[in-house]
Amino acid sequence: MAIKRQTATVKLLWEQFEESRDALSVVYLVKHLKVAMNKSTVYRILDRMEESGKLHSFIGKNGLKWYAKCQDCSSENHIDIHPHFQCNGCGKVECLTEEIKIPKISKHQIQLAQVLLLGKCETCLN
Amino acid sequence: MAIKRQTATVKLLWEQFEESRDALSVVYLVKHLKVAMNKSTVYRILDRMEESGKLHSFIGKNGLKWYAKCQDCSSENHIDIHPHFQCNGCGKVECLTEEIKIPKISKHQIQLAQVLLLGKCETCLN
DNA sequence: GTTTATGCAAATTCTTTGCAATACT
DNA sequence: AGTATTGCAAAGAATTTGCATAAAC
Repeated sequence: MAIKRQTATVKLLWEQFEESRDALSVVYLVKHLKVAMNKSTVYRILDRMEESGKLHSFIGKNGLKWYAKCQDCSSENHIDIHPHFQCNGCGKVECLTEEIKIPKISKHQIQLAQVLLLGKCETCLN
Repeated sequence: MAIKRQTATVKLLWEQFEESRDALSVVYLVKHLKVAMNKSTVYRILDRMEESGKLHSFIGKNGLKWYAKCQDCSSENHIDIHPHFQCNGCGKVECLTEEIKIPKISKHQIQLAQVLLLGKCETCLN
């Protein structure tokens, strides 16, 4: 179900995504939010924001789910072909803007492509 | 730790990967093997095969971990830039041979790229 | 005979669900 | 008032770990 009511928790969570270009996980959010928030609630709100087309999600390196603000996506047409970067050192996840070309795969009908680049971020390189 | 002893379980598991081009998950293996096998054992053997450079792993659509036989990888230099395909219908995962071009990302040092294509396989299309 | 590998049970981690209480509009 | 949303506790699912036993070399 999509977002229908602007509750305090919905507003607070949305601010987190507006404030950073990084992707955020439920685990990160419940740990770092100033206001204590129930984890089930966070799971449900992020799901609804995704359904509403305000966030997109993807799976990071240890199977953890990450959400990020959609920059250039409309709710009908998600452009999820931009790559995501995750640092092998600190685990931080970032949306990149570079375009990825997906080759035509003969036998299958492709609906979505997820590209995850793993490496070291600037901070962890030093 | 890498594989050191050729036990019966190690041989049986390796056969599974030799017999199919598809990627396999622990969940799938413990459910479908003819011989009952402890799941912790399977987790540990697949980990060791990966360390030995015989398998590579990646995360599928629901955060589930998949393993597949390395075709053109050497143990020092994994070519994991080939895409993986997962069917949104039946969940089946396949290694594709098409090459993917990864764009240069200015600020980060990229060590590995994972490309997951989601769609419908031939069977599930009909 | 040493060392690696296995099986079992329990613990961890992430995510989902049921249901009664609460807050929007 | 009526319905969406929340909190809590419990359930699920995948993966990891500790430890005693068994199997490989």
